[in-house]
Amino acid sequence: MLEQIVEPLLIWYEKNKRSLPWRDESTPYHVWISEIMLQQTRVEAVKGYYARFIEALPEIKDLAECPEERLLKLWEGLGYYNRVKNMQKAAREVMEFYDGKLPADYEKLLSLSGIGSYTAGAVASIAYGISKPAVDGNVLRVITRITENPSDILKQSTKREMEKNLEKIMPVHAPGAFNQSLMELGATVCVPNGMAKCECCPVAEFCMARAHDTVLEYPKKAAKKPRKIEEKTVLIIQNGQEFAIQKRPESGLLAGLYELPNRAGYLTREEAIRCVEDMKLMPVYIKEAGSSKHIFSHVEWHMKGYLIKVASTEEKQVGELIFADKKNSKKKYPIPSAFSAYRKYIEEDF
DNA sequence: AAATCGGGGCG
DNA sequence: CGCCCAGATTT
Repeated sequence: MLEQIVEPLLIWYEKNKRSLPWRDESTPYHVWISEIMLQQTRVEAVKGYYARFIEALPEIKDLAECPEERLLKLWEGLGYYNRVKNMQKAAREVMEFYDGKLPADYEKLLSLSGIGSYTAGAVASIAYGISKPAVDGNVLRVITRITENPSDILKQSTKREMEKNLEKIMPVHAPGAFNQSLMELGATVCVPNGMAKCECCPVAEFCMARAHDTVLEYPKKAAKKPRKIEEKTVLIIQNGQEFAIQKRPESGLLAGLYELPNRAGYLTREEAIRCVEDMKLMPVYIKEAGSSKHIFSHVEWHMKGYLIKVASTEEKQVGELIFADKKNSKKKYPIPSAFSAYRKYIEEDF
C-alpha cells in the first residue's frame, strides 16, 4: 500500500527540490557535515555555518586535526555542542580505521561517534546510494499522516518501526532521492502545526489523514514535562579594558565553552561584592546590569547581572578567572548566547 | 524508557 | 509563550 507513494514522490522531488549548499557536491564528507548540523536545527540556520565550516576544514583530515577551541568557535551559536565534539572523534576514527574515508557501509557508519540511525541512513543513501531509510521528524510526520498511524513519534520504538517499514519500500535505484523527497515534503508541504499544504501534495490521494480530514491530529506526541528554572547572578567583572571569563566544565551543559562568572541564586549587592572579594579581587564599584532569561530545551536560566569594577591588577589569570581583552576576546573565546544580554558590557563600544 | 543537550524562528 | 526543527547519547 504505502509503496504507492514512491514514484510520485521521486517525480515531485526532482522537480521541486530546493537548491541547498550541500546538494551541490554530495561528497560523503559534505553530506555528513550537513546532516550533523541539521540535527534538530533548521535549514536556514545551517546554511551560513556550513559554508564557513567547509571552507575552514575542507577535508576529514582537517577536522580530525583541528584544535578544539577553534572547532567550538566554528560551532558557536549552533547549539548541541556535543555534536561537533563527537564529529571530531568520528573523524579521528575514520583517519585511523578507514583510511580517511567514511565507510560505505551502514553498520560501520552507525558505529562512528555522533552517527545514529538517521545520519547513518542519510550518509549511506545520499552519498553512497545504499538502500537504507533516514527517518527524521519530517519523515515521522509525513508517514504517520499518510497512514493515520497513532503511535507516539517521540518514542524510539515508533522510529524503529518506521525504519523497518520504510526499508521494505525503498527504491534501490534512488534511495538518497527517496529519503530526501520525504524530508523535503515534510519541510515544505506536509509542515507541522496545522499548516499542511495538502493542495500541493504529490501524494495527497494516498493520504488517509487527508481523506478523513484528520491531518491536524497527526503526528501524535506525548505531552512534555515543564522545564526546570534556575536563578543565577552574573558577574561582569571589569579590570580596566579587560573583563573576566571562565571556562565551563568539560561535560554537561555548554561543556567546554566560556562564560561570565556567575553564582546560583539572586545575590544582593553585598553578597556580590563579597563574592568578588573571595576571588582575591578588590571591588571598587558596583552597578546592577539588568535581568535576562535564556531558555534551553529542558531548563531555563533566569539571570540578574552586576557590573563590578575592580582595583587594577596586572594578572591575566586569577584562580579560575581569565582576564580577556575587550578587543580580541570575541574572536578567541566561544561564549554561548545564553550570556548575550550581558555581551554589550564586555565588548569594545561599551 | 527517560533525561540530557542549544538556539532561533514563527504563529 | 509554546512548538518545532534533516537527533544522538547517557543514565
